[in-house]
Amino acid sequence: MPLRVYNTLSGEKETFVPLLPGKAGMYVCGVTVYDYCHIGHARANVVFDIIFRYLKYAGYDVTYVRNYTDIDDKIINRANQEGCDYSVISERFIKAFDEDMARLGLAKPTVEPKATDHIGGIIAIIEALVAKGHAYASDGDVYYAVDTFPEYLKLSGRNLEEMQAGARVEVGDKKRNPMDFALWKGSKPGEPWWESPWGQGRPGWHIECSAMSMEFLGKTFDFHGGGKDLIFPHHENEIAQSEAANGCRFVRYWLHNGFVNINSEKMSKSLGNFFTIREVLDKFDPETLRFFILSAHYRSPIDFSDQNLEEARTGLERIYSCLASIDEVLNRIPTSAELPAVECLSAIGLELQEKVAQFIPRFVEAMDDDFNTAQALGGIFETVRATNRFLAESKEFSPVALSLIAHVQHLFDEVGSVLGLFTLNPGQWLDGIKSAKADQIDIASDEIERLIIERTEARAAKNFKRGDEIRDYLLEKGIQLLDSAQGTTWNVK
RNA sequence: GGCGGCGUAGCCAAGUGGUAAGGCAGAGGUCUGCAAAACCUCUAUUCAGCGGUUCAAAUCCGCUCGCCGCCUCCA
Repeated sequence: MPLRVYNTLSGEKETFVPLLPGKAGMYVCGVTVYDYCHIGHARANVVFDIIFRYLKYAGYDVTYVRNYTDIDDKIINRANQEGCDYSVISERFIKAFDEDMARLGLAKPTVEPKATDHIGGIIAIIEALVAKGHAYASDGDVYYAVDTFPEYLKLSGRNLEEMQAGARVEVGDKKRNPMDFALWKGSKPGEPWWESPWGQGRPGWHIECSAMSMEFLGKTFDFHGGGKDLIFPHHENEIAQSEAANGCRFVRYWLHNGFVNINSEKMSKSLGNFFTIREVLDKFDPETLRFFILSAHYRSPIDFSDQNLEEARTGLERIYSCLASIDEVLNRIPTSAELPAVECLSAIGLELQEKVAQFIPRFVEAMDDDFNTAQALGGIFETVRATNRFLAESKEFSPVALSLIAHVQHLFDEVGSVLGLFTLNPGQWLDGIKSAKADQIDIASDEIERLIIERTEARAAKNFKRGDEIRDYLLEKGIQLLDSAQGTTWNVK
């Protein structure tokens, strides 16, 4: 089965045929660095991180470019507010972005260019557009003349006349057509500037992505991604710039992720209903957030709430608990031990073996279908259940059984490396969750341990009344006891 | 107003022509001194509603209702 991706340009799923066999070029619009990132940014970046990883997993030699837009009105505004140079702001939030992405466990893109390092390339494209009559200088600014590009709005499927009729577009005196957009803006006093054929100024929004993608991926490349809200005007304008300047197709497959909603409404700066990645990571661990994001298809909207995050965590705990059980068995039984010579599996063992055999094909099938991570997770859970079942019924483990569960462990590592999940030691991850929850409990862990010992002694003396008193007391405090043959452990409910 | 998307069990969520994955929550059972965890069983004759195409539709078409997004900075 070949990889199929939904292309915003055609509105259909298309089979991915790389421009160059065995290679894939991918450009994703990064952030304008003027503030901390919110969960919407987390989703976009996690989604494309997984697409990047999956393309590599599928055998492509991937060049992944994710830019920083480090010059922009919003950055300048913030610098003015704080009375500092614009670069103080951009550097601060580039650092913050890098920290956030590292905490989320994102793989580093191949290149992470900054707009301000590509002013030369930006000016070259604008000059080409002016020379070809697609752009015009006007009082220190340079604008793109949208009516010179007949295919304008082909990505968003809009109609130029109707949009102009909408009249919500600001008409600047400097523009010939209200829909024209700035390629270059003359600088006002006190603003950062670069020399250009049109005087001192700075690039408009949109042009930096045309310049940086061309620099690292060429005039035509495979994938271009971003949030749905970038379709218009940002990506539409990139197409107009790049295709008019280069005279060839810009992007072959356009990918757009859906929004993160709060109560079914888009999370956004202007609505003020956003949570920063940092705030969320104070309450939930990074893999829980990732798991939550992957539990829905990347193009669907996803509703963010504490309850949904908690549910995601419960689901992830189920998987990690299974992996911890596997570890426990594999660590308990040394390979040198004398093992039962049973060389055939029970019915449940055969069922697990079947799940194991189908595991990767099913994972690949789901991911090949427009990166359907939700479906992929379904297959993972089915394997978890089969594994739990097998572990529950097995009193002793034959070499065949041990190799089967070791195989499960290996498979989870394999898909985990694509999804960015299960990357931690299961026991450690579960301990981390436990201690994070324990912080919200008003009882110290050494007190819990003391009571467990007292209860164990009481139970050994058949004093179940005292034992149950302790258990109920702890339960009231939110502590759940788990008795097993190896002793009693505890969990925060 | 224009364009686009969505509506699947109590909740989250796959499924885009062949007879409803998975997770959470809930009920019963096995296990247990009793519990918890784990495991087993059950929980949508039906996919917003109404028509149509088809041997066959949650999936295609039309209409209606509801929700959301873009059209202005936005992941």
